[in-house]
Amino acid sequence: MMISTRGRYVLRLLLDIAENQGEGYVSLKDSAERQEISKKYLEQIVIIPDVSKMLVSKGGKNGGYRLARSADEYTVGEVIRAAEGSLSPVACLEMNHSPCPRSADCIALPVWKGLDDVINKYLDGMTLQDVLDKKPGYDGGDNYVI
Amino acid sequence: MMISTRGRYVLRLLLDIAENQGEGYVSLKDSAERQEISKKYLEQIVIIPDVSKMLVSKGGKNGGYRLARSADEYTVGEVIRAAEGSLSPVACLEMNHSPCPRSADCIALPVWKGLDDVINKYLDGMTLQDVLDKKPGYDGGDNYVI
DNA sequence: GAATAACCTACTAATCCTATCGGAATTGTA
DNA sequence: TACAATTCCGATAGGATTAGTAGGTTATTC
Repeated sequence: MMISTRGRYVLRLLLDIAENQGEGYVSLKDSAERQEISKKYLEQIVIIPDVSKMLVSKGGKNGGYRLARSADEYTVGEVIRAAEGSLSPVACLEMNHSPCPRSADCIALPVWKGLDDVINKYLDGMTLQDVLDKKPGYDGGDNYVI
Repeated sequence: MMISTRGRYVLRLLLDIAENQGEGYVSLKDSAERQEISKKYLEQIVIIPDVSKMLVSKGGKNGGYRLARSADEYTVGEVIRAAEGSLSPVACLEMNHSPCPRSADCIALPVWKGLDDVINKYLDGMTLQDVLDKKPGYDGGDNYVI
């Protein structure tokens, strides 16, 4: 499993904020209740640096979060990457991974590179707005019909 | 990261066996040396039930493993699934996972289903023989050229 | 019968996941 | 000014998983 609760929750959170922000802010308390996610855990996810950059926060009464940009300016891929750090399906493709000495003649490596490519193309090919609009195509095109 | 060393090693092992079996058997000792993987760890991977079904073993001198079928009869997807148990990118799509009560109105679910579909289509669209032949297309088509 | 190899059981250090807990700082309202 | 709601921050923790290591037993073959 590549995408943990951090990635799943952050996507649901941002979609929830997008749906509910209107002209104001959405509190984690409200989002947590609607999405049935621990508010305390969401607090922890939201302060991940790359995640917090995608949001504008405001403390105090009527405070909360809203999207820094509009929903069609975030791809699903960038949202999940922000929370997870990496979407690589294998360790040897991760940024921080020490370069594998066998990579030059590793016969399996192109398989992983291709997989990585397919995953990123899929997730970066859809925006938050597409998901909110339930645009077809974001599940491969066959299963979901508007 | 979705595919751990179990999945990565088992793919390399089966490719190594396919390349070296000829008319005989390939010992784990030889594979482990060629692939620079701990033999003891490979022993443990090879006894995973679904993995061992893909191989024929023979003890004693000149013993080892060979593929139960020919290399073009195994998709990469089925090999990795055998070692990993599941290729689901998220927990809520896994077989053994208790059904999520929110699945009916989870706005994110189609995203995961589509991702799962894309991943499985890619990995099941290529056989061990394709990888040995370095057929193009198994990395998305753009990066690898024969 | 000696060597080779698969087979089996147990253990472990490190890391990650999925939170929980308690409080401090900030902001708007009565 | 007091209060309530909210973000912000740091610590802790049980459980699972990962990636092996270690040591021994059994079966087969030359």
